[in-house]
Amino acid sequence: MEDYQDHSLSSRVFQKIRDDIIKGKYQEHDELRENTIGKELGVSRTPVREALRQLELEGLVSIIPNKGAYVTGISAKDVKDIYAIRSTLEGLCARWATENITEEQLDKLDEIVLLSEFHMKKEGKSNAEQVAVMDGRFHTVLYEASGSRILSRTLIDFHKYVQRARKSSVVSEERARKSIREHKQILRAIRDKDAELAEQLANEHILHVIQNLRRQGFE
Amino acid sequence: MEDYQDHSLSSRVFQKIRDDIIKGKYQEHDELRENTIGKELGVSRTPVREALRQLELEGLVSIIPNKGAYVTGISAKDVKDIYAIRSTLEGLCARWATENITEEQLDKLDEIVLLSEFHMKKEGKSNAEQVAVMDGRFHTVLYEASGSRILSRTLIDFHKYVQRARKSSVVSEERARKSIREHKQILRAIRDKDAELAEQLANEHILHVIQNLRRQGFE
DNA sequence: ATATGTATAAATGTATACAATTATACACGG
DNA sequence: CCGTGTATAATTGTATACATTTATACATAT
Repeated sequence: MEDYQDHSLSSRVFQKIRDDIIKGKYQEHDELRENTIGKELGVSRTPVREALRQLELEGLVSIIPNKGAYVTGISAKDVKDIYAIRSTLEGLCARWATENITEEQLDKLDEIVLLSEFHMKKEGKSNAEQVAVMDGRFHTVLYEASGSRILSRTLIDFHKYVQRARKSSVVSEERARKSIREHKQILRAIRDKDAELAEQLANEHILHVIQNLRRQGFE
Repeated sequence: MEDYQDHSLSSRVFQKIRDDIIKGKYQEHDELRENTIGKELGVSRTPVREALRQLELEGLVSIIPNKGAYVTGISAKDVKDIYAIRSTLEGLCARWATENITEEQLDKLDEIVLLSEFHMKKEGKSNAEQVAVMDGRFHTVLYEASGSRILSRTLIDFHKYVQRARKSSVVSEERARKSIREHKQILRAIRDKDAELAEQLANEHILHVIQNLRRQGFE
């Protein structure tokens, strides 16, 4: 089963199905049969069942008792809603991060910004992918730095959820460049211990992402 | 197994364990053994396992592979964080609800407010309980009315999460009275299609709850 | 031709059996 | 007395078997 080598069989199956949904192998309303998937991955039904049950609580799969497990659709509205929610919570997160961030975390953020700019310059085809990865990491570190496992978990969940739809959304080079600049501004505000500004910038950052989505007719 | 008569064995076990955690039968760091619980409820390990896995994603249980399932603690800080998050999201919810609410939902809210006041007057011992239930219902209807399954799910999750801690927090009669008044104000703003006001009132409503928690030395 | 009913197949739900991992008890050597 | 090592028990992880529910196919009746 490729390189899903961590943890138990169940969690490997979980990740595998998850990826297959995100990558589009399984699409909305597809039925996920325990036996079929089990045979495909060379495991019994048990770990597959557990994986499906967990995917349900993640919102990726919807289980109808005694019938089956189906891939849940994620609508454009869902994505829009998530960004609207994030546009308030990212600010809260930045504010808290300002109060709780450690030196190591600040360094890590510096490093991520640096790498982002590096990948940006390369202009390659996969650079967009790399920049997106860096964007994800930047926010993840910020989530951790908030010192709130509740807020962190919430925002990470949203991120995972949106990831599925994001494959269809192309980020323009201009937007990517601005995004990195915004990250730098947020980071600066946090360094300066200006919680108010950090909050405002982080919220605006997400609003800009929304505008970018709109620009591509995403709603 | 009492009255958990819906759905499958798994979901009944899920709800049962969930209640037992909320009611305090299982406490923080308690180990939940599959065999023990299974025998207690007269079912095999399989449904118990599934229940535990789902409880993990709900955040009530933490599973360490090959070791066991443990009741997750919910700290005072967690509760504080949730209210801080809610104090931004409830506003967003009220705003959206203003735009999407149906007549039936408005009626339902009227009814809930009415019942709240009824229970309030009774002054009984269980009235506090009833008022709390009504509070929960009021917010739940508002969540639905937002027309966003994402926001709704998020807020409901928070509510469930906090529920555990709330059993320890006593709501003063004065606060309960004010809370109902605030509900009425929010409802009025929504009826008047004043989204801005509804948002502000809903956010303040949660801030008042936080103040009330502080007053009882909750942090 | 459509609808209904029944038999069969296939899927999920649950229980049990076995494997792998971890905890516990106790002996032994320092 | 303390630490280490090993045997045993207990617990979780996975596979399989059985039960129940749902889907499919086909025959029959209207």
